[in-house]
Amino acid sequence: MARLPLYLRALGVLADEGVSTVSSEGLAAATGVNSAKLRKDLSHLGSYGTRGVGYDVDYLVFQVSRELGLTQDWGVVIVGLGHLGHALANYGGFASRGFAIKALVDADPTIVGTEVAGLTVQSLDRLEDIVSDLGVAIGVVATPAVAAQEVCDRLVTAGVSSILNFAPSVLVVPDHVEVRKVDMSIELQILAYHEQRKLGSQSSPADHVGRPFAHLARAGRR
Amino acid sequence: MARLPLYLRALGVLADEGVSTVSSEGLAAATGVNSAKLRKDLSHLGSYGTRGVGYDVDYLVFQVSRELGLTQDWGVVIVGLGHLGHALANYGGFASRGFAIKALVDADPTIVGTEVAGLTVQSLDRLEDIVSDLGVAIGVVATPAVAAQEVCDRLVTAGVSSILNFAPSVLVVPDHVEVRKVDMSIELQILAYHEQRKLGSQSSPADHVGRPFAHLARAGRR
DNA sequence: CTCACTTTGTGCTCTCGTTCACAAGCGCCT
DNA sequence: AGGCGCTTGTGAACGAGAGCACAAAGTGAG
Repeated sequence: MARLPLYLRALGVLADEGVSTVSSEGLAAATGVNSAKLRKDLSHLGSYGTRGVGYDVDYLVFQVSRELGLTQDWGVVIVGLGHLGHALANYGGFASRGFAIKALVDADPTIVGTEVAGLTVQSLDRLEDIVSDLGVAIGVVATPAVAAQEVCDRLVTAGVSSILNFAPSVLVVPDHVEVRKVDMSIELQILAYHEQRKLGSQSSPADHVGRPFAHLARAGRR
Repeated sequence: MARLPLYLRALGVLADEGVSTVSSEGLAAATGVNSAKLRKDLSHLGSYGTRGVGYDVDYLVFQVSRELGLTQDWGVVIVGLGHLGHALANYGGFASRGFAIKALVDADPTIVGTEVAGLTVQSLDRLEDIVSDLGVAIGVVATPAVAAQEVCDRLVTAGVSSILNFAPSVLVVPDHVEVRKVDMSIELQILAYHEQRKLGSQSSPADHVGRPFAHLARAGRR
């Protein structure tokens, strides 16, 4: 389930606070999830709760981590070291969850050779060697959209079986490869949509002339 | 619908290629969506297709943009200019979609006053003034987790009604405020989950001793 | 030991979104 | 002008997920 990482994060906070036991109600409140849904999620990993008491925090952290596959380390390679790649390389949330950034790769010769977050950026030419030599299972694509598919193909060919895509493009991959995408622009547009719906009841607010589509108002068929 | 931005992006690419007409099948292929689902999505905005022909690309771009509220500009403020905030401020995908980054804000005095992506970073103290003076509707939270809720509260109080949260924490907001979250660590964990399921059929691969939960293997109740 | 209280685990219902399949509509070719 | 092939729009079946509500199970006090 996609909610397990959320639970794990909340459990980590509770553990840091020294809480040893938590009820489904309490954990649900901390994660913004319905308590019945949470219990059902947890019951899918086994019966790890105690009726009348709740869940042991440390034990549940272990079980959820095991289910998610975080009890082993996963090698990660980041391709593309623009601003976003930099941010990802420096993000501490990866290492603390069992993800080891093994290599950084970029196509730009002026970036190759520089040091980022303690690693030397390597050339895109060596991508295949890096993946196979370091046993990397997960590839992070933080390139411009035009390069994303090619980088993705090469990662897959080299043996990577999971890809996290930050480029605004749809990646096509073989069935055995998992892709997840993060697109900040899409999230913002969804917010704009809801924002507009809120304003929708009011009179249409100052329709900007000069916006790119003004000329298409009704005819516009080529 | 949350898929409209995806369609819009694909339509933009088609328009750039000079394609004037596209079928639901074609657009579905470009976005990785079922064609019936796509047609149903588009039919919710009205009958903008022509049977036997397809959809006029430019006209559909306009209609989708209007539905999403992208025919007007939205003011955005980014709070927190660590690596991620930098990346967001420099990301071109925002401005091209009608999102105008109006201000950058940080709490760190050593960052305040520096220039990022053509804007001068301002002090967190001035957050309320900035939001009301510049008419900002959308706030982006790119702070550490501990600061996220407080920043969020202040944004809401100042009048922001949509929040995009990059911090790894659950934000609680009043009902009229929309929150969307982006958590890269969670995405990676989901990949790890699937990765493990693939390996699951094989014999358990070298269970690392020394991982933080090894001691909890079975007893571990406090 | 028993009883009252708490909290888990789960059967059932209901709602929402997805998908199939096809009728209606449009353009092109003859 | 008429028919043929293509594509949209949508009714209907299907399936997955969410939430309610309750039985089962454990704790602790008397």
